[in-house]
Amino acid sequence: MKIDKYEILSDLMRRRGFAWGSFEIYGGARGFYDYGPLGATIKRKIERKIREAFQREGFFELETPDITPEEVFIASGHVEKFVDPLVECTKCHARYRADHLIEENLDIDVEGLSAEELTKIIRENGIKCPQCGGELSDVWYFNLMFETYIGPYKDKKGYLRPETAQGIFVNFKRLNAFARNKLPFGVFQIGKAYRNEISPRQGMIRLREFTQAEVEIFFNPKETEHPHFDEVKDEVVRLYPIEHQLKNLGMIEVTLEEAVKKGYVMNTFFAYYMAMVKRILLDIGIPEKAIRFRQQLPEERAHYSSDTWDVEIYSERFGWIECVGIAYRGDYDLSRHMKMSGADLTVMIHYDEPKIVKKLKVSLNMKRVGPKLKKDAKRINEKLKEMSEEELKKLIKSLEVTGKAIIDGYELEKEDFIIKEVEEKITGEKIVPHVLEPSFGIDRPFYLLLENSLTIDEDGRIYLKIKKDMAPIEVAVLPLVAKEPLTTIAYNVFRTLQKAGFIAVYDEKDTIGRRYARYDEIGTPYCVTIDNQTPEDNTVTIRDRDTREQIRVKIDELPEKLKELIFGSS
RNA sequence: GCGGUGGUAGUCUAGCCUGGUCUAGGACGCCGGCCUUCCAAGCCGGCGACCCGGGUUCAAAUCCCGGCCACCGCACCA
Repeated sequence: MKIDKYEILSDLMRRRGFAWGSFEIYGGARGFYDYGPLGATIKRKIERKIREAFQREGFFELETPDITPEEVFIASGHVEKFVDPLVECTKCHARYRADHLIEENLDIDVEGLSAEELTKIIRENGIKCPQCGGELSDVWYFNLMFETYIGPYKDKKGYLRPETAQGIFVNFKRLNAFARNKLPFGVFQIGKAYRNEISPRQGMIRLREFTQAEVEIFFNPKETEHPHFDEVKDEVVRLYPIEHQLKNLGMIEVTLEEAVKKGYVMNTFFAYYMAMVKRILLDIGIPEKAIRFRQQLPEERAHYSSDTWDVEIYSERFGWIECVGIAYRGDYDLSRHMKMSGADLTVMIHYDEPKIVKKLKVSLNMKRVGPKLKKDAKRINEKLKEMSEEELKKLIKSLEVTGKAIIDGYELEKEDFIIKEVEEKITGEKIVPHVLEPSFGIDRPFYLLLENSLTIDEDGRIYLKIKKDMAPIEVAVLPLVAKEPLTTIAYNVFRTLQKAGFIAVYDEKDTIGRRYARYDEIGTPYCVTIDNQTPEDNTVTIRDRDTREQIRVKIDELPEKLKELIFGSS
């Protein structure tokens, strides 16, 4: 019989203080999870690894509110697109996605249609409930965002953010100034996001409130070679491209260099961050064999993305689970916010050498036309300024041929204009940066780290073989028996380790074997045991969680030795 | 959301069908003590539960209804 790891793990998580369903004493609430003392520690360690990795890339951290005024999500497209059109059978009350139902029945694409239009199509084509043949209700849109109101008068609508990303986009102007107008630069935010999932399931895999670490990398779309790609080009990754999914060709293993050359991945800029994400997951302690990159099919991509690779982690229980999405968002978000807010979210790109271009400059000879046009003169002059090269040429031609031109109802003569050809020095252009977004879920990797770490020996020992530096208790200090002088010495050793920065515990209760088991179960990598020899020569033993082997070291050298064992490069 | 199954201390569970000696039993755990010199030993004492609400009944952990939560299947998963 196969042991159900999920059962053992969720029991362990509850019992030993890792994580459990929220609001237990009131019956619970679906889609919400609490992190206990050990779980919260691990979660913070995961966040820390991600934070430090991006800080090492020179990226900036940002923190913005969870509650967001609705304009932001109108601009981002979430109000319109982050929705599912639903219908309900009036007879058996089964619910369906209206768009899917229509697509199945009529084989037409109804993407982007309004609820009224979808309802009309259902009525006109007599689509009925596929279960019982009953009449269907009108279509309504269900938005997955939690709504709220800002202030006391319910006049200002807001939403709990469904992604942390928008907090970064709306701050682009300041961030760009902080980056001193130099692309590329990256900004990340670690925080909560909220989605009112229709049906959360599978433990912590689909939550209504969850933690994300989202990174927005702003770059010039003309510069898609990553300067440090060489550092990662030989990294082998497991890819599952769109074509391989459609034709059932299975996964491939290639170096990132090949992946770009063969066109699986769009460019080295994208590939570089794939490598980075993979390294972070490895650093967290996800086994390499449990990591793959799957390219999202066009129909599963979010509204803002034109290409997305999911980084999936394997779960014995749930199969491959999306844990990180690396999305190419193009200039979608910045352009939308520019339009909606009127802010200038462009970046000046300086050319290597200024370009000299000849340009026609046409303006009114104010001395002549001023008295004639009076206050309209200024307006017409502005109009000339906005004319394109082509329109100006047309105007000049008209003046040369007929001697006159009509602008805004005024007939003007050649002498009314000053026509000059000037040389203009153009030092650069304004562009809307493109965005590459690695977006980490934190809760899913947390669960998958535990699941992948849970180990059951042949002799039935159940322990958490979590990567040593990720353990929530890093070292347990144990007197072999609860007797003096061992207890006092042990307590002092424990206190020393705490002061040296370790997450340590002191424990004298129960037999030594039992205590070892207790700390193995929660993944404590080392137990330091104070035994009879300790009072004689000031040495203690360090027991390894995985091998159960012990080494003996001097107390003075203990902190250094443990640091090396737990955090040392291995 | 729909359908199925279930919900008893921190955990696993007995009891439920056939309502009443259930003051709800056990094991593990946890706390205190004794003992114990290296991998879940032993002894003594203690802690701790019928998911929530309503109904039926003289009497409900037990029967009925509703809710909540969990698991499975369907649907859903920007």
